[in-house]
Amino acid sequence: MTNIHDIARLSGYSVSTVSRVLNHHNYVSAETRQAIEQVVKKLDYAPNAVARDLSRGKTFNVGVVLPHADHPYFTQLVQGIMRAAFAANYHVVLLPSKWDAQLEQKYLETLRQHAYDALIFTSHGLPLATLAKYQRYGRIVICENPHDSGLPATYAERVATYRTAFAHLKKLGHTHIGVLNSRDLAASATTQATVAAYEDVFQAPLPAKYCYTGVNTLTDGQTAGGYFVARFPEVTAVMTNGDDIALGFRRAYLAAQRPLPYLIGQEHQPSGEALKLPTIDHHFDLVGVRAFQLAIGETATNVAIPSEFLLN
Amino acid sequence: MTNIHDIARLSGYSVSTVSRVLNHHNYVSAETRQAIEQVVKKLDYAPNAVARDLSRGKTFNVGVVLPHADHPYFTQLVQGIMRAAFAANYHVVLLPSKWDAQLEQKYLETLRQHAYDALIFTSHGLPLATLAKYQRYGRIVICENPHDSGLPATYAERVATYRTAFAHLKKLGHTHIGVLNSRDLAASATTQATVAAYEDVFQAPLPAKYCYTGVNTLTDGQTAGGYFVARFPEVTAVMTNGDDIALGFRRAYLAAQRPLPYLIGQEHQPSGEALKLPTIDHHFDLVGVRAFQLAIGETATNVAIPSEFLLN
DNA sequence: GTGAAAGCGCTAACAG
DNA sequence: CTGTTAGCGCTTTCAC
Repeated sequence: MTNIHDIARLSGYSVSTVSRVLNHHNYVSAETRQAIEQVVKKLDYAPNAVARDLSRGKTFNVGVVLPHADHPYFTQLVQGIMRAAFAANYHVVLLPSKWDAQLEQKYLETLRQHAYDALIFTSHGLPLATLAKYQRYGRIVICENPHDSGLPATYAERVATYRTAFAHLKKLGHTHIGVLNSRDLAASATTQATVAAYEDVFQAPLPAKYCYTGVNTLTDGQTAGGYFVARFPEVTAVMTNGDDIALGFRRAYLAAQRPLPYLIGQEHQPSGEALKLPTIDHHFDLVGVRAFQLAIGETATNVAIPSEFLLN
Repeated sequence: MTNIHDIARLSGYSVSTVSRVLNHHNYVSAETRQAIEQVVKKLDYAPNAVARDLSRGKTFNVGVVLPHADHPYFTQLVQGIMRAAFAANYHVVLLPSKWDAQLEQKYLETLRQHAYDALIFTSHGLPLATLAKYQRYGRIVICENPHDSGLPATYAERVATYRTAFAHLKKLGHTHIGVLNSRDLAASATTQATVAAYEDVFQAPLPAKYCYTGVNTLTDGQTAGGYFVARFPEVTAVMTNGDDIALGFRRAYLAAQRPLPYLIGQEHQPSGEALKLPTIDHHFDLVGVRAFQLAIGETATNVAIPSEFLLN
């Protein structure tokens, strides 16, 4: 492995001068530069990125913690993060978590070890308070309402849009409504937002049995559909947590040859359009862009991105 | 910033002993270990990951070059890569390229600078010969047939399945068939595979006007649909390069109130199921897994993953 | 303009 | 079982 000292020795100049021409720093005489560049080329030399990072005390890496990569929430978010990171010459490292607290803790530790300049949690299993503690080791951004955690955050402004959606259902005369979510009420801010919006609109608690969680994929949606079709014929509308998921949900009703409930999707996916489902577009790519900006920026301002309810 | 020397000094032991404790290496007496761990805890010390990488001459990072993140080919591939990388304790760094040769060159240079242990090209703008040259700086894996480039590769075995699909169209009596692809015939191995399969089955060249390229998104599909609906009423079937894209294509015909051609999708997406479209599942996640294994493995064996034609 | 030297923080061969 | 020491390869301050 050839290094900067070799270049220095062979060119007859010092390492610092070599470093300067490598980094286009300060003034270096034209001939010195040429001589050095010649040796660089001859030895096929390339500076070592890790050594550089070490010396500079900065990696230009941001870690993105994500539960799984196959949900549109995450792909859209990652997309936005990548776009912004690219523009700022940062690199994006994907950190799969499955909401596993131990894993998340491990990622926090790697931040502490300066493997990344910042960490973005697209979602999290660990309590916010725990994340907050690690802020002293590097910037940590979350993608949900930070409440009083003090963490920098961007997130889709969900409640208002959920209200619009539920109001739509109410206007259509639906009174028994199912709700599908990814995680338990206790664990998930999104689930909480959905339920809160429901209760705002209907001025009544959402029956627990209508609040079905653990749904992440199309297949999960189908399972959920099986649950509802077998148990709750009175449910005439369902707020699903994804167009693809709504598609799965629908499958179960088709299989059972029962009339379809009125379905609302989310994420504005092609499958939703195909079925002409009303949906919610949360503009997660934008959330991603802002999340990244918070990750490297100085400002700690929180940003809520408005989402929209769409009748396909 | 507290470092390993501080720990050594304060604990009264040497850096190497501290290092051993930190890495659970060799034998260290229980009391020594305890004493050191105490100091570590007291100073809230964490070893620096970059320094460690430098010292070890290895980063455990693999870079994944991808044209864009919003196509199922790439999301599925990345998914597989992540799964395998996670299992092997590697990190995945996403490198957006848009098939830009200069950018790709830059990524090759970063490999040369030892920023990554390996690079996976999910697709590429640069000629394979150029990629091949950089192999001396680290492992480079491609996700298409390597032909005589000598590059390690995994890829979906497309031609056979495309043949099956075209044979299906032939059996249905279609004679004028459109084909949608992402990139030019000259640039893309996938496009070449599609055309080759067509010609195998129909024993005739695919008319150039029926070979439409530049299609990556649903919206592109719609544009393509507009092109075909306005120009080629004789086309009764179209081989699209994605279920979502087929959906976009379909839009144009619906808007024009013209009878829909028979559409074949790809990637086995929910939208395809919603429309009951025949589709091709290339099992890209598996391709991703194997690509990663090639990236860190010793074997240079190429692996073709069979794909399947599905009648939804 | 250029160079010497002190870091950056850790690992591992070697010696005891 | 523990310590010494020589790297890993680059950046940057401070002199001249």
